[in-house]
Amino acid sequence: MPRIDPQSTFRDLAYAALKRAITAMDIYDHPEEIRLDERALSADLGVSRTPIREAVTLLEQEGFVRTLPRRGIYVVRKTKREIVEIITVMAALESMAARLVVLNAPDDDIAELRRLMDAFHDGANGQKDGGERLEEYSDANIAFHQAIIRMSGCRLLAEMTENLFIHMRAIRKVTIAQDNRAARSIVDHMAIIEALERRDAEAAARLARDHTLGLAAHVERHGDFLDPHPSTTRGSTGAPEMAGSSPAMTS
Amino acid sequence: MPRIDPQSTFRDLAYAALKRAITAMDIYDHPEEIRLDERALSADLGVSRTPIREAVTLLEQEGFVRTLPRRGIYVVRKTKREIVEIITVMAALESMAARLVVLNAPDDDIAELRRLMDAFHDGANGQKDGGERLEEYSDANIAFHQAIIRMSGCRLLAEMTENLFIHMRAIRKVTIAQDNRAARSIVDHMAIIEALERRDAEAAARLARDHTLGLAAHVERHGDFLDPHPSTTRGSTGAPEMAGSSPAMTS
DNA sequence: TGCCGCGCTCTGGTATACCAGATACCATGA
DNA sequence: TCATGGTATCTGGTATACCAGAGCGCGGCA
Repeated sequence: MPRIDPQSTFRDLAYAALKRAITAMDIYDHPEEIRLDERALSADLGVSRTPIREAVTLLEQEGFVRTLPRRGIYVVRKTKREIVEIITVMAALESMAARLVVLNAPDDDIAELRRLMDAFHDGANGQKDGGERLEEYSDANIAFHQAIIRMSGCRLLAEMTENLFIHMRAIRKVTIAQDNRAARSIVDHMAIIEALERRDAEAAARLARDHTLGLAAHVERHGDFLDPHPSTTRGSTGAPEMAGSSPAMTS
Repeated sequence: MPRIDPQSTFRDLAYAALKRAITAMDIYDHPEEIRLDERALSADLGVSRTPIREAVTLLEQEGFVRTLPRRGIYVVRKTKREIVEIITVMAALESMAARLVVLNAPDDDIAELRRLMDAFHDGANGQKDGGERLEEYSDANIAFHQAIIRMSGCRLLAEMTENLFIHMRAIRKVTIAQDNRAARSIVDHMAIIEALERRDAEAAARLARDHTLGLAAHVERHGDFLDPHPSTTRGSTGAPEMAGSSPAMTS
């Protein structure tokens, strides 16, 4: 018997639905503030406000949303600085993941990784136009990074990068087309794979780290468009002060 | 004017109270399962169940608590494996923090760090008994690690390590007395400080990483006591299956 | 005609009532 | 005496009603 599990609370359903919606909407194209309404969501999803509220509470803690008491719930648009920090943390975690892959992953998995990249190479050569190739590469790129995390065998690493990936994906679309980053990225990935195959932990860790830090530096230089355009929102009324980050920051 | 902030919702109060309580209780001494009751908490804190539930929802997402529908809310005791993973992730983040300190922190901050360690040295030499010194060192140790995170200037790093520190602190008490780890730890810390002072990013990153990975290896070898004792809970009735970790783990 | 102030309404925060599944206990019969 | 099943009760999940602060608009007054 497959042991059915009743893990499907309305709260989790609402959480999944909202997160999917937020992930899908390209926040960084959307100029104006995106606001959520508890009662509207409640009506749309056909459940009461209670599970909606708990789902929103979770999303807020994850930093996808910010709720201002008696004002509204707003989808958060990360600032350039925050995105650079996200990528930096990502670099730290991926570096450790690469190290763990060297130490723990079987050769088969690493070989699979190379196959992943080669498959993309073969499939994407020539016959497609630039935009389509880049779109496809963006996915392959994320897949590569996620594969390394998964192969590390460290669940916590997977868990902690899960939300970071969502933000990475959102901005990857806009960064990948710039500055010939796709081509550079492939070179870096290949170098990482080679280090993994050589079972060179230090090299793999360093290459993985520097590869992602390269993206961080790129965003640092060319990501000014991420910070709020003063033009789109009228005057200074745009976003109500997004001063504090999501959690308490009590340190 | 100090800009009074109405950020004090009952939810946040309840969250803070519960987190403080969980942090305070030494989970790994407490043999039996610790269970929370929404209605009891509601009565104790003098608020309704709603904010309690939202606070519990947050704690669950952070992995401090696990709620089984219609069964109860249980304080989570991390397994050895999970703790090793926590320390591993910690190593990754601290390594990056050390790197950022080299690149960004002013000399004054780094000097402050050395003063922190020296002060402990001077204060703790000789006149105190072992237990007291270890207790004191445990705090100084955490302070050192937190200082590096803070000096990195990366808010996200501080945010992501905040909860990890709570778990680290909980088990540090039991690991620090073993195997002369305190003395070794001081040596490592000094080496890290020297690398920071030399502005040697690679060395600082590597030393910080390996220092914390050393703790991970130590727990891996000697941390079997962390996994549930079959003796304390009668038979197999102890904890209802803690199979999945807190978040969805959808990767 | 323009500015000020009162109040309506909208929104998130909180309290509470009710639902259903899980458990434990007890009565019953083999 | 012990297995069994039914029921009381306890617990988290959900729905809903109410509260108070923030915004906004309308009307009166200068």
